[in-house]
Amino acid sequence: MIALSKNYVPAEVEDKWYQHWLSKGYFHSTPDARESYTVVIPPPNVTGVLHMGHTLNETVQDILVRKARMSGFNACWVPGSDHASIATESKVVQMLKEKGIDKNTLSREAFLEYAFEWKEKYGGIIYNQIAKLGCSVDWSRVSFTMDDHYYKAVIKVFVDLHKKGLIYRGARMINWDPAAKTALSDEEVEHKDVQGKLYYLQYKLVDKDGQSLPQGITIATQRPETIMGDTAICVNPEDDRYTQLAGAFAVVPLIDRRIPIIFDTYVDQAFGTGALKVTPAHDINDYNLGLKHNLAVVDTLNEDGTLSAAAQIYVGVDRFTARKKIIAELHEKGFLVKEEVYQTRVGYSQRSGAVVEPRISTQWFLKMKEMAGPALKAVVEGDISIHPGEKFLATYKYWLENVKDWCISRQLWWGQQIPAWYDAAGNCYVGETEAAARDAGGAQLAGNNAPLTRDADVLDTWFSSWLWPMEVFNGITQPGNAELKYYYPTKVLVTGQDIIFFWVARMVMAGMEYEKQIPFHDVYFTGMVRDKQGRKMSKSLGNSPDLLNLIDNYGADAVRFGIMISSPAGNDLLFDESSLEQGKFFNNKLWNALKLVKNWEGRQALTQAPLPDSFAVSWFENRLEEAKATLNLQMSQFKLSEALKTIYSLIWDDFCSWYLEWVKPGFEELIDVSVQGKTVGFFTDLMQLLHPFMPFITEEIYHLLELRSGDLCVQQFAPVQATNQALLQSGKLLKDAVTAIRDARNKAQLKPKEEIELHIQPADKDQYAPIEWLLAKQVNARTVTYTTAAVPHGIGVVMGKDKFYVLTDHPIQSGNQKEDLLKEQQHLLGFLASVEKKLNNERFVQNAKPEVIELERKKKADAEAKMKVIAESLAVM
RNA sequence: GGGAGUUUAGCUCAGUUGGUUUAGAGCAUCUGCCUUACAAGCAGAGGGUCGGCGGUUCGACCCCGUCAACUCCCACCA
Repeated sequence: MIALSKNYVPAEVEDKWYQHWLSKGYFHSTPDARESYTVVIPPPNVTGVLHMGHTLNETVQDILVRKARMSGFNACWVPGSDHASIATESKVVQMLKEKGIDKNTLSREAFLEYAFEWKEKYGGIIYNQIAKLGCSVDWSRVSFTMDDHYYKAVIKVFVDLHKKGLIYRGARMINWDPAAKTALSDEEVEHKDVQGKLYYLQYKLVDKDGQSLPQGITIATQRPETIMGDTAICVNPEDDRYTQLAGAFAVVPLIDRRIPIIFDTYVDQAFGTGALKVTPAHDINDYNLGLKHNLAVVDTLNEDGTLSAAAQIYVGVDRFTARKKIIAELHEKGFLVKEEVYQTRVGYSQRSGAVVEPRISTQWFLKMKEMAGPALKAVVEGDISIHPGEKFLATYKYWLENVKDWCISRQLWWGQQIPAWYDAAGNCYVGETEAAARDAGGAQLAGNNAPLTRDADVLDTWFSSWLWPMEVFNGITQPGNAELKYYYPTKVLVTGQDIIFFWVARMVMAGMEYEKQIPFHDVYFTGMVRDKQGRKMSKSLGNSPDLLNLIDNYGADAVRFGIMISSPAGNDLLFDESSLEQGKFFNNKLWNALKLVKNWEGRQALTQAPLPDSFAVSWFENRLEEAKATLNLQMSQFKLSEALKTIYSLIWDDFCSWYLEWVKPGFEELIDVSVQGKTVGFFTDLMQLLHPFMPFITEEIYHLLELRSGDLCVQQFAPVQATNQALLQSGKLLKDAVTAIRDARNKAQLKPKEEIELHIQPADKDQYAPIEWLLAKQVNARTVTYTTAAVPHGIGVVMGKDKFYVLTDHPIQSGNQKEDLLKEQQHLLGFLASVEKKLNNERFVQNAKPEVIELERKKKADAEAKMKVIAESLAVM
C-alpha cells in the first residue's frame, strides 16, 4: 500500500499528469468517425500574460472540451495567439525607445525583425500559463495570426472583398490616435465622461468690405486650440439675434482670419450662445456642415497631436499645452468672455489611452451593411445561441442594424501589409502580389514597367482574427479541405462580452461570407473579472493577481474551482482569493476521503448478506444517478457554476458526510468486501464527474484508488440510470432523523461519546426498518425501540408526524425544548391558517387544478397531524 | 439622449411554463466538539415582510404598470 501524504500537494501531481496526457496524445485530434467538438481559443495577445479574465475563459473552455472528450466526441481545442497589431507594436516601440532607438530611424524590415524577436521572447508565456492551468488544447495546432498561411489568408480575403466592391479607399473623417499615430475603428475608441470646460469667445465682426461692425459675436467651444481651423461661424437662420448678420464676416482671434457667417438649422439656438464655430478639420459635425456649405478645411494638427504650420501660432506645441496657452492669450487680449464647467464625453484610444482626434484621412474601409445581413439573420433565426439568453441578443442586433463602414487600415508596420500598389500617378492596384496587382491594372499599366509602390499600411488586427475559426484549419487558403469540413463550424465560442462587436459579430460575417455557414453554434459570454470591491482588474490598481503565483499557492485545480464556483454565465465575477482557498480545502477533502477508503484495503471481511450497510450502498447508487442527471442538464444549459456546485455538494455532503460515515467501520473493525468494492466504484464515478472541472487531482485519485491501465482523462461516461424514488425518500428520512436527534442531543449538551436509548413513535413503522441500524449508528444509540405512547423522562423530538424520545444515563439540561415546540406550533398555526384560507375560498376550489387542491388538502392533513404530535408533547411536559 | 440588464439572508448568487409545506445554496456568523480520513475538519443553529408602490389572479419572488437605486452598451449637439 502506498503511504499517502497528510495533505494533498498539487505541485507533485499536476506537472506529472499534464506530461502524461501529452505523451499519450489525448489532446491531439485528427478527423475520424466520431462527431467533432471543436473549440477555437480566443487568441490572447501574443506578448501578453494571461489575466484573470483569460483564466476564466480558458477554464470554461477546458471544462466543455474535457466533458465532450469524455462523452464520445472527437474534441479538438485549437490554441493560439493574436499578433495584436497596435498593442504589440506600441510595446515594441516602447522597448526600442528604452534602448535609445527611435522607430522612425529604422527601416520597416529592421523594425519587424525586432518585433518578431520580441514575439519569440514573450510569446511563450501565455502558452506556459495555459498548460499550467491544465488546458487540454491540441498543441500540434498552435496558430498565430501572422503565420505564413494565415498572412496569406488575410491578404486573399482583402483582395477578394476588394474585387467584390466591398473594400474601398477614400478620404473620410476617422478616429486618429496621436500617440500611436494611426487610424482607429469606431470600436477602438472608448468614450469616458470627463469634466471639461466650455469657453465663450468673442469674435469681431466685419462687413464684406472689411469695415468693423460695432458688435461682435460670441461662440462657445470646448476646444479653443482649434479656432485657427475655423472656416465659418454658423447660426440658426431663425435666430432673430443673428439674422442681420447675413453677408457679414467674423474675424478669428489671434490670427485675424476672416471667415463667413453661415446659416443652418443644424445649430441649436438654445445651446451656448446659439452661435457655433465651424472647424471642419477637427469635428465630424463641422466636417459635414463644411461639406454642405462648401467650406475650406484647415487642418491645424500634425499626426502626433501638435499644432501644424496651418495653425500659424504655437506651431509644434502639443494640443493640450496649446489649449492652456491659447486660453491665457485669449483672456489677456479680451476675447475670453467667460468659461463654465461642462460635463462632456471624450474618446480615448483603447490601446494607447490617448485622446482620439477626429481627422480627415485617406484610409481603407470595408462596407458593413452588406456583411451585416447574413450575420444578423444567423443569430436572429437562432442558428447561433447566445448564453446567457437574450441579454446580448439586443446589443448584437442593434449594432448590426446600425453598423457603419469599418476602417481597416492602420499606420503601423506590425501586421498584414495591405496588398495595394500605386503607380507614379497615384493610381491604385490591388492584388495578392505585385504581379497580380499589375495584372489587375490591365490596360492602364500596359507598357508601364516603372516600379509600383506598395501601400505602407497594415490591416486592423480584427481583420485577421475574424477569420480565426476557418483559417486555423486553413479554410481560407485551402477552401473546402477535409479538416475544415470536419471541424467547422465549431461547437462553442467562449469569450468576453466586451468583444462582441470587435470579434464575435465579425467572425459570423466572415463565416457567412466564406463558408456560407455560422462559425459556431453557441456563444458563451463570460462576465468581467473584478476585484472584491467590484473594481476592474488593472495594472495600475495592482489588483490583478499573477496566475502562476496563484497556481503555486493553491494548485491549478483550486484556481479552476475558485474561479468557476462563483461565475454564472455572463455575470461579472468578483474575484476573491477565499474562493480559491475553498477549492484548496476541497482538494484536501478529496484527499482525506481517499486516505479513508485506501485504509480499508487489507481490512475486508467476507460478504454476509443481508448487510446493514446495504441500504447505504443502494441509496448512494441512486443518489449518484440522480445527481448525474441534474449535472447533464446543467451542463447542457451552460450552467457550469451550478454544475460544479452540484458535484461539490454531492461529494462533500452526500458522499463524505453521509455515505462514508454510514459505511465506515468502527475502530479496528473490518469492512465488508462488497461494500469496499462499491465504494471504490462510487469514488471513481465521482472523480469522473469532477474531472472536467478539476482534472489533476481527479486523475491522481483515479489511479490511486485502483491500479488501472487507462486514464480518467479519456474515460467515457456511462449512460445515466433511472433512480428509485422510494429509496431516495428513505435516505432523506434517515438524514432528517439523524439531524433532528443530533440537534436534540446538542441542545441537551450531550457529548458525542455519550450513548442514548432511542425510542421512535412513528407514523409508519415500516419506513424505519431499512434505516434503523444506520440511524442508531449516527446518533450513537445503543438501542432502538418503537413505541406508541410518550416515553417518560425522555427528550422529545418532533419531526413531521414522527416523534423520537431520547433517553440517557447522563444528567441532561432540559434546555428550551418547550420553547422550541411552542415556536414550531406557532409556525404551524400560521401555515395552517394560510392553507385553510385557500381551501375555504370557493373560487380557489372552483378554479385551481385538481392536483393543486389535492396537495393543499394533504398539506392541511399533514400540518394537523404535526399539530397533534406537538400538542401531545406539550401535554406531557 | 436612446437601449439593455440587475435589485432575494451580512457577502456572492439559485429559484426551471404563477400553486411541494408563509423562500434555497455556498461563504461569513454563533454554539458545541482535537470523535483513529479530514480543525484546510466534524455536529448543530440563527439569519430574508424576495428594492418601493399599484394592478392582474382563487393564488405573485415569478405576469403587467410605475417609481427608485446600481451596472453596462450605444449616440456627432458645439
